[in-house]
Amino acid sequence: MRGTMRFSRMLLHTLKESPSDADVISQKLMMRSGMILKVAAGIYNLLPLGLRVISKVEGIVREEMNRAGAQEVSMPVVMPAELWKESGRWDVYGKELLRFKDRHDREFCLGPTHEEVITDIVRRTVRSYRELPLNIYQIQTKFRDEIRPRFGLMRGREFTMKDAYSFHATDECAEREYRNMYDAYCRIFERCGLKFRAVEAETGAIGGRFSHEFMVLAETGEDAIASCNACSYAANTERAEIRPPETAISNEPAGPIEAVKTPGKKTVEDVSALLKVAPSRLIKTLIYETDKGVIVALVRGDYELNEMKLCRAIDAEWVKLADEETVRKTTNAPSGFAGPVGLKADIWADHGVRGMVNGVTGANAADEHLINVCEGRDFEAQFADLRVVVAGDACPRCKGALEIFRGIEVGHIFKLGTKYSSALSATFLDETGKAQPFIMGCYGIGIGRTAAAAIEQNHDEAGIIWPGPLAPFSCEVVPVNVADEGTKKAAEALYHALQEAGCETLLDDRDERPGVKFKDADLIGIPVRVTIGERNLKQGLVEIKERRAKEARLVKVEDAAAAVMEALKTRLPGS
RNA sequence: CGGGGCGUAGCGCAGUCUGGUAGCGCGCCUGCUUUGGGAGCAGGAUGCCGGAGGUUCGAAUCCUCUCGCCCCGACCA
Repeated sequence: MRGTMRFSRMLLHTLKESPSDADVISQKLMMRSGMILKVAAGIYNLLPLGLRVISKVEGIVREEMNRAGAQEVSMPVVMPAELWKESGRWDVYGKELLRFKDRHDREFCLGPTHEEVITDIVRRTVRSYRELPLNIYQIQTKFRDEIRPRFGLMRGREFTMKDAYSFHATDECAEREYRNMYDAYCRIFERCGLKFRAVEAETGAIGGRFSHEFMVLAETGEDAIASCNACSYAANTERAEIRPPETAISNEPAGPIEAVKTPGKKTVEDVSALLKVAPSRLIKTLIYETDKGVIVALVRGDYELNEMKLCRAIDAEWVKLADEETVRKTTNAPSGFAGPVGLKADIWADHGVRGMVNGVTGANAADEHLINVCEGRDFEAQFADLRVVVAGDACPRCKGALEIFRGIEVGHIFKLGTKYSSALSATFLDETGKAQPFIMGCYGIGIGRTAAAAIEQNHDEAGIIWPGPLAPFSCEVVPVNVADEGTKKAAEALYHALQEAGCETLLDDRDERPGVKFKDADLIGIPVRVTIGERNLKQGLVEIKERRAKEARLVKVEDAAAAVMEALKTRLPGS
């Protein structure tokens, strides 16, 4: 990468207004600052300024991966269907996997991830436990035909990802590498200047048993995370556990169970309003179809069921809300009037339902509900943590309470086990000469998403405020008026001095009015700006302003380069 | 895939209801003036009005079909 650049020569066009299709701040600012240019839905050109930032992120990732002992390779974007059929994912991956045929009518796909290919590499090269462990990574383009791409680089269809895969002879070794990657990821995101949390997460389509997501905290994040206010527990809300409440002994006298007419009132709000009962007194009854048969799930009216928790609780492969027909068959009533009383089915209930007295449920008859329903007396259920976490819920690990934050998932680490090595018959010979499948781990980082997340976390009304290590340039030199010979000379001299000092510098040598240059400088967000104007120059001074700071300061022209380097070193390390 | 919306100059938009010379702001080009927070004046260029059919003397405008894009939902490392 060339260290310095003249604005007048750079392919860099800023916009005063945001393109109408941008809807999060990072996307708006990336488009306005001329970093990216859209080609199609979820597909972008990276223009010079944008590429410089992406290269910075890649550089940090590469350094830390290498330091952690991983080796870089490059795998193809296009891959044959055979590998995916071998792993079984050709049939399960769905439409996100973009498939096509070549001229010989052979099936191919664009790689959305590379477990198959890397496993193929290793099974064809590694023979012995002596060659393990191994951690192989690449920084490469992925394609996932997302249903709805959005938010610019945050959720594109084509995107750059660092994906690493490790191979081990033993579980302990895989565990160590997981830890090693966890630490490397922390270093990477720290170096990027991001505020983040590592949280426990679901494993999704990649498979495997447990995983951590690295979340950059930001209001616009697509994920919600629960984080304990007292201990270090943090988890994606898809997974976050809730400490079961102490069973409250209600001293409310239990009333006689009774049916009431509730014509057409199917939702919690409707029933609650009609009967003048708080939603928390209602028992929501959900009928699920699962690979273990029909399951009835109960959750308090003011809570939401978490399907993944239900899945885990009943040890099912999948669960799916039952259709109208199944509901009728199970409850003898149209949907909206289901209740646990008298139901002949496998009933699971969230802890919040335990000990409920005088609750309200459907009567398993059209247009009817039951009041004064008591858990234990009128129905029985197996209890589990089944609901979606909400702010204030009890931490599963300590006495603290959970807070909910929004976050952007920038990294994800998985323990894969032998899922892919077994499927692809990738084995090594152990000490006893016996063939064993590799134990694998998998570790991803969204490169473009990390850059976008940095903007979400670092901007103001005027534009981007790059963390030093990600900034496309470290310093911008702004001559106020290039028509003035003295100004121009001083700017050129400083530009060359900074170049000599190894500082990546952008010289705004355009014949534009100062206001235009200042607005662009703020928008682009380079950490340090040196303004050179006739007025100050007469006193032998130039102005240094840090993008993040409100105030500028004056230094002697001859000290300017040194002052810039000093600012970068002391206050903006890594720039 | 379901619901909603939008395609008019590089960008942001008006014009469409009620058919009749294609507009505005920003940007771009030329010249002069100006030079510390998106300058002023004067001149100028730029449109398959997303595409294809149709109705009509005449279509950006009405009808049909199509493609693309955006939002909400379902889905998803």
